Amino acid sequence: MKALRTGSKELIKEINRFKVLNIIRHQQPISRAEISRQCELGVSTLSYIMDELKAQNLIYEVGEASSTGGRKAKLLKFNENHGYVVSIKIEEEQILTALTDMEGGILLKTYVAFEKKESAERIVSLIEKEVKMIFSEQDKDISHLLGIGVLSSGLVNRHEGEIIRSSMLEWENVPVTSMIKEKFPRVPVFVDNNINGYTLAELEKGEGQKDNNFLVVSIGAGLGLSVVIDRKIYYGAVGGAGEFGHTNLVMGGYPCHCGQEGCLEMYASEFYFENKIKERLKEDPTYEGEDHHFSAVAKAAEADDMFAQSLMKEMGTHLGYGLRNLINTLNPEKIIIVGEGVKYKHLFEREVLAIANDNFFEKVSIDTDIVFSHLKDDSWFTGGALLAISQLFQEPIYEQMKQSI
Amino acid sequence: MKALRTGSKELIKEINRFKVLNIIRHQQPISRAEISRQCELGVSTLSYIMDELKAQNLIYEVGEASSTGGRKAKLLKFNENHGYVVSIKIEEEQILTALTDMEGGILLKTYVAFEKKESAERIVSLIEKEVKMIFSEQDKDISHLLGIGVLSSGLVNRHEGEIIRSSMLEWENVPVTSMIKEKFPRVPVFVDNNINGYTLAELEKGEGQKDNNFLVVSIGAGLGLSVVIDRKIYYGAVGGAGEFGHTNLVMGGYPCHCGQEGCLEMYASEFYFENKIKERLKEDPTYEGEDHHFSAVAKAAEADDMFAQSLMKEMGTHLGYGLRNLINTLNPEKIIIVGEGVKYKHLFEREVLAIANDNFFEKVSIDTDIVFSHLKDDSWFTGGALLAISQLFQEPIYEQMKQSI
DNA sequence: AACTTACTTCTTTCATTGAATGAATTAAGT
DNA sequence: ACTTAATTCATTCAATGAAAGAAGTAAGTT
Repeated sequence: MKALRTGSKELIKEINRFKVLNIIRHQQPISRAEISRQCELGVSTLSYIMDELKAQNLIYEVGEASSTGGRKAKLLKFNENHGYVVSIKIEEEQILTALTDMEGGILLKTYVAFEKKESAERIVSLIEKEVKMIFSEQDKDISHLLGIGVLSSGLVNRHEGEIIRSSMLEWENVPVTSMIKEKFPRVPVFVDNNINGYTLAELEKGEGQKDNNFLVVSIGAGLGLSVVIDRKIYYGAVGGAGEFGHTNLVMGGYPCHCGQEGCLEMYASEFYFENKIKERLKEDPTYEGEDHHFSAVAKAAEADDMFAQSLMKEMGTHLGYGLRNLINTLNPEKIIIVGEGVKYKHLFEREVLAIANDNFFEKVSIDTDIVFSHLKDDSWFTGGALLAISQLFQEPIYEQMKQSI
Repeated sequence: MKALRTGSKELIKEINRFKVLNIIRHQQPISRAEISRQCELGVSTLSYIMDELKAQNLIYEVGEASSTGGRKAKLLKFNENHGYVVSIKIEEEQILTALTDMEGGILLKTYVAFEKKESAERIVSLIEKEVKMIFSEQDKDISHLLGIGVLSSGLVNRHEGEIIRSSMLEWENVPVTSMIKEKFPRVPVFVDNNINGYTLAELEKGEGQKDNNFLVVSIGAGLGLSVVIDRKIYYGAVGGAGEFGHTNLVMGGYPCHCGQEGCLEMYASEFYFENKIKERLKEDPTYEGEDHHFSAVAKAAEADDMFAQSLMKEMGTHLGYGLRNLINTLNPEKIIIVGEGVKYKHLFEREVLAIANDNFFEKVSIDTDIVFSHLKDDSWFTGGALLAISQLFQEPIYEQMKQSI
């Protein structure tokens, strides 16, 4: 367990620098006086802190606020161009890369394709090339690269920076962080799985801006879960948030690719369509089968295909049970639904809510918000960048690797 | 959300005092030099800190360690008699009270009976009388009472100090903390539900001493869950850890007292015995029925009653599914099973483990320990006391009510 | 309209505080 | 002679708060 750091002058200095910086980052533009009201620091102290932050190019002054009865306040802004962050998403056959500023604003997007099931070494060297190319082509100084955030599917141990297992990539126990760090020795590298990355985007720019305890559930080809506690993402024993998709929904139900039976993922994702279509093909000689992908089933449902409509609705009901169990187990304030399925929410939203809202806490008048994400597809990049950014600006109160900005 | 405190000289002082005190509490007896090695504090600083802690009667010196090649070290101990804590457990028809020292060591136990469904006011006044009586009878100074920990069943908001709902007591939204505080104005009061209290005992004295992330599941009349993350108990939106017993096991299964259907609690606790016995009474005219309590069913099973044996085993299987879902969702390092059912574990242990160990993480070679508690019944008292003690000695890094010791 | 006076708000300056620190010292052993 | 433990003391440095300075508003006076 990470122990608290011992108190010292450096500690209070760092705490206060980061605290002020985070207030500026989240409430810019803002004056010294306003900051002083929010945190218990005298304006005098703030003047010194500002001088330092300005000298480090982390903030700058922009004009003045209109007077509120006295001298006008000078406004401070976070310098989002203080450095760059690279956000990387490893998919099945391509690497998506984005260059962002220090606020997660996307400056540039690229991708490289690769053959399925490439080795980790090869992928890392592709990443290296890609990142170096971006900096040279854009004529930017790579020494201003302050962090790299990597998102991947599968089971990821973010503390160790390892991909424990990704069936998509067929990787096991790959120390991605250290492999990338070898190529960029001075740059802090962070790895996490997709859904946790997306969750960071929800935290900073989406539905989670005002909530401290919530869950993010992704629906699409599979089922993902991210747990946010006190505005921090929860990691279990090995770092994975958990494998909610592989909780049991039906005792002795459809066999799952994970080796268990009756997993929720078999009933509340694309797999359900696949399972049911197979089943019907066996039973119904007149049935010709159809594409089991979300988009195809949704299209059929929209075209009044009764079978597709029932698939969607049943999937929604199952998801509802999954969400209800999450609510009853963890009592979150809110659940945010994200992923490909969100596009087709009109086909199953009612069913999800009917079951999920009928939970234990609702019976004692405690409502749990269930909402669908409003973020755009770009948010994967934002999330990857925030993976690095949020760590870089974290108040360093725990003993650990110190990372200088 | 609780914000981090702003750095100041007082903060570093408090952090270090508590850090040192907690090292002594957990590793006593210990020398200054050894503490210096463990936390990043110079021995000189420690000398000053020790003087202060000694002056406050929080620690004392006891003899010397044997030499390790030089001057012998003076050993320091935590003064567990520095004050008293009262631990209270509210049950259906009685209040159990214990007086403990500052280590949670039980000095005295008492109980008062009351009529079922008493009002909260009446119970609180009973508590007041009881506590004052203990101090006067034992001839102890009540000003040395440093904390009160209260455990109750039901949904408890520990942050607000409220019992949101207890069906056992038929209470709703009772602000227990403030009600007790009125009677003992200077004493910090903490409320939580039973299982979280027990979990504290496991953390400090039981199976959780070396684990940072684990779950505690209680089985008995009902089903309880407590989630420990980074050695802290997790609280959801309203403060309750969650209502794991009311997650769905069987779609459209037995109706539950909570209003839902097919809740795990109906299948993996005494309720299952009750349900099955009722069912058999209807179906089987020769069957005479039996007591559905854990002890009775266990006794019958031990006397080779096949039906009772199957009840136990099936209950175990269901519990296994519940645990498997918890493992897959939260990926804990360990699950500790506590409660009345532990006494009869030989009747269902195999079934629980067979299902629970067949989880997602086990398939990628990540084992989850499943153990049965070894603590004694007394541990409720220890837990209640630790509720207060652990808060009193927490490093005060978050903005909040300051509580002086 | 120009000027004065009183008041507010924001920022900077500077001497003071106090907790940690590290070097030196003392103490007590092998 | 060498180790290890504990204490003492001058030093350091981040925060602090009082005071001064800067720059505005509001209202009355000339």
